[in-house]
Amino acid sequence: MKVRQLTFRLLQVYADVVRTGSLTATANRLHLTQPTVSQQLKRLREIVGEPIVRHEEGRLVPTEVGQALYQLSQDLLSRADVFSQYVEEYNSGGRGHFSIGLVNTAQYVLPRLLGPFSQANPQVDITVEIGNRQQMLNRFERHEDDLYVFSHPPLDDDVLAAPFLSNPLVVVGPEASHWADVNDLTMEALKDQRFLLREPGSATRHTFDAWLYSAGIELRSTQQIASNEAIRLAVASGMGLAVLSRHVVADAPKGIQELPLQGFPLKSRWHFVVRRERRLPPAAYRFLSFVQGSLAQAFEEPEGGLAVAELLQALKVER
Amino acid sequence: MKVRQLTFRLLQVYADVVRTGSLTATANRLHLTQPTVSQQLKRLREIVGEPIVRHEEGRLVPTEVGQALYQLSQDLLSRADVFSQYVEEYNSGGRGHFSIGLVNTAQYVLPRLLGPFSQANPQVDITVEIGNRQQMLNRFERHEDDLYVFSHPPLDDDVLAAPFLSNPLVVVGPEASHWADVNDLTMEALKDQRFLLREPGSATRHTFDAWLYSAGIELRSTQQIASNEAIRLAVASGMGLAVLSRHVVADAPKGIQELPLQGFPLKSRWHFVVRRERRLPPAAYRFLSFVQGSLAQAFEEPEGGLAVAELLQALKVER
DNA sequence: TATAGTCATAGATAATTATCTATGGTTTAG
DNA sequence: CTAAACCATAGATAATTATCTATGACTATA
Repeated sequence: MKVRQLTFRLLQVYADVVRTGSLTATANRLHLTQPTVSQQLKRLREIVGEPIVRHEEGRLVPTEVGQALYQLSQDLLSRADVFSQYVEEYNSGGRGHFSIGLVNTAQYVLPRLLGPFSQANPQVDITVEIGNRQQMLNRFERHEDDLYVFSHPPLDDDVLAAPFLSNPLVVVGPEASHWADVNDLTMEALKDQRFLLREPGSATRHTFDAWLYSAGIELRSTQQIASNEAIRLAVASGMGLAVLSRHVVADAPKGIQELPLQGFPLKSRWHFVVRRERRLPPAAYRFLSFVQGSLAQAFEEPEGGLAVAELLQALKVER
Repeated sequence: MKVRQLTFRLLQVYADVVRTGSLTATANRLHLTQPTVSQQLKRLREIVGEPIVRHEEGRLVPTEVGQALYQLSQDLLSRADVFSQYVEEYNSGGRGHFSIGLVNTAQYVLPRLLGPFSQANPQVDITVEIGNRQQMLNRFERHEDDLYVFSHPPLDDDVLAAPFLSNPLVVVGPEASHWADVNDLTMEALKDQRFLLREPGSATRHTFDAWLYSAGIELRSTQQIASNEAIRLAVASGMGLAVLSRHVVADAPKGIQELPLQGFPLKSRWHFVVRRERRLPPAAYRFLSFVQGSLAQAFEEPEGGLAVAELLQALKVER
C-alpha cells in the first residue's frame, strides 16, 4: 500500500461506502455525486493495491482486504477525532497547561484565585513559580513563564499589565505594641526603631525605600531578612518593626499588628503581566477570564476587573 | 482540526521534523528542499488550527498540542504500516482464505496436498467443500468457491482446467474373490453380477456408464449406494462388485480387492478447475504453485505439473 | 421485456498540492 | 561583529485531486 498517498478523506468515504453498501447512498449522505464516490473508491483501491469491494447481490461488500481496511479506517478516523476533540478542549482553555510566576508576597493571595479555577478546570495543570521581584524579573526576561504577577510591572512596549488587586503596605509591630495607641504616629517617631526588611530585590523593600527617600528619612537600624514569614516571627518576638503587605498580616496575624502610621498604607497594586508577543496558552487565557469574573467575590478591594478585561481584549486582538 | 484535509504524507513529514528538530535535516532525509518542508508544516498547522512547533534554542520543538500530534502521527503511521504489511502478506498468498470444492472421490487424495500446504502456511485458512459431481456443479454455477477439483471439468470458455493426477477406476470384488484369479477376465463374464454403483450424479458412475454404453453392455442387476465407503463395506461383505477409484481402494483396502478386468482401469483424471474471470485469492494461487512443486513427491502417477503450471501462467496473465 | 436503479467511465474544470528557486530575516557560534 | 546555518515567504509551475455532467453497461424487478 502506498501509505504516502493515503488521505483521511478517502478513508471517510470508504468507511461510509462499506456501511451503506452503496455508492449512490454514500454520495447522497456526503453530498457528492455518485461518480465522485466511484472514483474515490477507485483511487483508494489503487493506493491499497488490491480490490477492496466486490458486488454481491446488488450490494457492495468489502473483500477480505477491504474488511481489514474498513477496520483500519474506523480505527484511524476515531483516533483522529479524539485528537481533534483534544485540540478543541485545549483551545477553549479547558485543558492543557500554563505557568505563572508570582512575586513572593502575591503567594498570599493568589491561591484564592488559583484554587477555585483549578477546581473548576481539573484538566488544566498549572505550574506556579515563586520568587522575589528580581528572580521573577529574570524569569520574565528569559520568557520562562506564560503569566506573571508583579506589583511593579517591568516597563516595555511588549508588556501588557493589568492591575487587579490593591496591595497596601503597612508598618507592623508586635502585638500589643504601645505604638498602636499613639495618635498621629509618624515615621519621624519611628525612625530610630530597628526595621526588619526584605532584601533589596524585593518589591516591598523597593517601594518602602522609595517612600523613605521621597520623605527624606533615613533609618537608623535595619536588618535584612529574606522571607515574609521569618519577618513576621521576628516582629512578633519584638526584634523590631517591619513593612509588610497587609495581605500577609491578614493571612497570619498571630503576634503582630498593623501600626496606624501617617501616610500609610503605601499604595501599591498587583498586576497580571504578559508579553504581548507571546501567545498565551488558552488555559492561561481562560484563567484570566475566570479571574476577571471572580475578583469581586474573592476580595474586598479589587482594583480592576476592567483592566483585566482590557488585557484580555488586547490579547484577543493579537491572536 | 480539519480531519478531512489531513494526509499521511503530512504526518510523515511532521513526525520527521519532530524527530530531527530541524526543517533542513528533514528536507535532506526526505529528499525535499527546506522550503517544501516549511510549507508542509505550515499547512499542517492550519489543518490542526493550532501552533504545533516553536523555536527553542535553535531547535524546533513541539508545542503541547504538537506533542500530542506527534504521538498521534506515530500511532496512525504505524497502524497504517501494519495494514500495509498485512496486504503484502495477503498478496503473496501467505495469509488469507480460499475455498476449494471437491468431488467426493477427490477427498481421498487432496489431503495429501492440503495438509502439507496448510502446515507450511498456517496463516492461510482453507474451506473445503465436498459433494458429488452434481452438487459441485451447482456450487460451481453459483460461483461459490474459488477452486474446484473435478474429474470431468465443466466445459466453458470461462473455465480453466488443469489435470494433475490420474484417477484410475477399477472394478473391485470381495477379498479372495475367485474372479481375482481368472485370466483375461472381461466384463462380459461379469455382466450378470450385481453391481453396486454410486448415484447418477457422481462422476465415477458417469464414467462407468459411458464405458458400458460404448462397450454395448447392459448390466443385469445394480444397486445404488451413495457413498464410496458404504460401497466398500458392501463389496467386502459380498453383496456385489463395484467400480471405484483406485485411490479409494488404496486408501482403505480392507476386505476388497481390485479385479484384473480387461479394459480396466478406466482412465480418468482429476483437474483443478478455476473460472478465468474470477480473481483467484492469492492464497489459492499460492496453493496451486505449491501443488505444482509437490505433485511428484506426493503421488506416483501425477498427470501434469506442466498443466498446472500452464494454468498458473494463464491466471497470471489475467491479473 | 421494459423500467428503474446502480455502478463505471469519459471528459472537463477548478482547486489544491507538492515542489522548486530565489531571497530576506534571525539566530548561533566563532 | 561577522559568517554560517536555519527558517519563512514569495513566486512559479507541474501534478494531482475533487468534483461535476453526461453517458453507457448491467441487473433486478414489475
